[in-house]
Amino acid sequence: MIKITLKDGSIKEVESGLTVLEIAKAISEGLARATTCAKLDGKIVDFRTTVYKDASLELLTFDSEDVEGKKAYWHTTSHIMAQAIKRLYGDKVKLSIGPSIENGFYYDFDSDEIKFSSESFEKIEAEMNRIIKEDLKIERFELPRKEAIKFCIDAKEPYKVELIEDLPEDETISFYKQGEFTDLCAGPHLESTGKVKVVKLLSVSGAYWRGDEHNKMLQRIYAISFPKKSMLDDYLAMLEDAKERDHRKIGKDLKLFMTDELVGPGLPLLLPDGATIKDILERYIRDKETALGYTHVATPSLATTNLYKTSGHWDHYKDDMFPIMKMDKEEMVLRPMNCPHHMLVYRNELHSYKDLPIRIAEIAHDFRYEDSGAVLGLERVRQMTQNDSHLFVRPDQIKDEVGQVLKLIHDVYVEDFGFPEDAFKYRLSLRDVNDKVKYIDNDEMWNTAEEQLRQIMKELKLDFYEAEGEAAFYGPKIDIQIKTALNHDVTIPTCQLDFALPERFELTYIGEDGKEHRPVVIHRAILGSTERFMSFLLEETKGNLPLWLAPHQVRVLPISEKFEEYGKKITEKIASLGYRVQMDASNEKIGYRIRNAQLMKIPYMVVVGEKEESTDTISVRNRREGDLGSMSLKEFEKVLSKELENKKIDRK
RNA sequence: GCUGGUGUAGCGCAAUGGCAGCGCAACGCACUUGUAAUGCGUAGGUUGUGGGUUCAACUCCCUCCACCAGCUCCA
Repeated sequence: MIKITLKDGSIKEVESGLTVLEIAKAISEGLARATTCAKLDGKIVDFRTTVYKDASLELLTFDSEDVEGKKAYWHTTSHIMAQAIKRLYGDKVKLSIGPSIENGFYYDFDSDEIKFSSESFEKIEAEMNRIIKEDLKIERFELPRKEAIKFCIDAKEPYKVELIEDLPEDETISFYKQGEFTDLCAGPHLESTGKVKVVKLLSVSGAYWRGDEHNKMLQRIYAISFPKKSMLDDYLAMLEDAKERDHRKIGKDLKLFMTDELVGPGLPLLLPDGATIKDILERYIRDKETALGYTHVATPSLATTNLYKTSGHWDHYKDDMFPIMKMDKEEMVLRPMNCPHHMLVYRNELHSYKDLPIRIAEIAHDFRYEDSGAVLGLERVRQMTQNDSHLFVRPDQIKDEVGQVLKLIHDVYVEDFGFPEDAFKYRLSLRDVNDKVKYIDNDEMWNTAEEQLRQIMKELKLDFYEAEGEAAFYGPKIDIQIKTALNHDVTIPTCQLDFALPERFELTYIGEDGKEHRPVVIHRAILGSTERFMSFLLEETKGNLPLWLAPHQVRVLPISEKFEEYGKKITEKIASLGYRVQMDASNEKIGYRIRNAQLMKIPYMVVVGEKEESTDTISVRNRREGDLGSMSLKEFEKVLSKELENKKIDRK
């Protein structure tokens, strides 16, 4: 007999030599039925693992908390999908990989003959449901390397052969078999196909084999499954909500921005209301920076190619830049970033160690020739506005300055805007040690810089993860990653350490010893690009911008023509207080005009009619709370000014 | 850039080879309105672009463009 410690701390005695599944059944038949996979001594294992000695056991279920449990569930469903496709199309379709992802799973198929589309979904789903109904037992077996390769060759699955060949020599090679279908797989998997209840294929798209654009493009089918129909309905409702949050839809509905073929892709035109928001945001961050000792410069959006040859950007970046404008003697380019310009501003005069840190900032326009398939609304554009800054610091100031940048990011995002802290992830973006082409070849510099950033994050007790191959070519970064409504991971704020550009521009300061020293540069952006920040803001708020940012803050609605004069008087008074206010005296019923104001997400509506005019009051309606009743203009002013102070967003 | 899909009035959509339509918005008229849609009427189109097939093309084929999903990239 051996002792099994369960999650709740209780200990069960079971026979030695039972599988995890048998132990689960011995503990509770009901729990065993709900279980999707298990953690044995903290390690995810397959059900079929035999236990010979005392161990801790955690049975995972399909539950929002149990990520691993979901993974096993979805991974099994991906095998069911592959099996269904094999049944329907046989050897015409080759299998590659089919992992679980954050929401559901995908499977990549290769076929020159069969082209999947949403029209094939019904047929595939029907076959999957048949497999589920058959409740095929899922069995695991292992093969030595050579036999495993032979097995896949016999099965006419070339991608599987390649996968095995790339596995480390000592890796256990396991297969999972359900009915006539067998797939190379590390597991874990459910007990049988019948454990899966509801499946839904979501979309089909292309994906390069092994994520490499030089490889063949395979067909990827995304799908999801659940133990209950209602859970699928909830998930689909969530997808609908995400569509409602899409900043492109909000931007169109609220008339914030437009695009036109004649201007070009990735070049949105901000309409008056969108421009108002952008303007307020930029003023906000600029004032914040000024208060922290930043000085703002205004530098050109153009430069000669020599500037980028000097900075080193040319070799690393020229493919992402708009092509050269060639004149008689000059070669000009639109700038993709502001660093080189700011280096020159620093170099313009001699600096003492006492002057540092020097913080040069700019709300600058940058131009990047993004791939046509990558541009997206305001999220990925070809001309962007960066709230950029370069801090020129002494080596002994790095820690303090990076710390201050991180604090500023926290102040802006959490304290001011009130984004939930879990909306971001801190990413320490490191170089790819083996890639000496993309990253400046100077291991000592990299190791120092990377370690410094790592230490700062640890000291500030920030929860962060490290990502290799995400650094800038000149140095490591701390990126703040956010997930958009459409589930994209994007960087907004960033803080980068750079020992390379000061070298290339031969920047110096005079130290205490009277000699020349090399400053270090910290690149940082807080709102990132204003455009991307706006897209994030719109998706987080569903367009219900807080009062300070709302392009229209108040709309005055006279009940009828008779009260237009009074409405005009009220509008003028509110405008004189500095609020963005308009009157809608159009020839429509009050309900209709309120509806319009609601749809435009205007924070406050002021309704005036006979009652208000005779008592010199106004009737106030809030877009969230509805009718607030009547009050004097003075009282309304208090309501507005109080709300104006609060910059926090409302995510509902 | 790659794979697949989509493109019809300002917006959202219908019409699968045979007269290009609906709702909202716009405009006009009437109503003069009390907290999310008043009624009636009018106008609006080279069906993304260029070509082809056909007696006939929104519809079928090809080119290019844009957009959408994903991949690759990326602030």
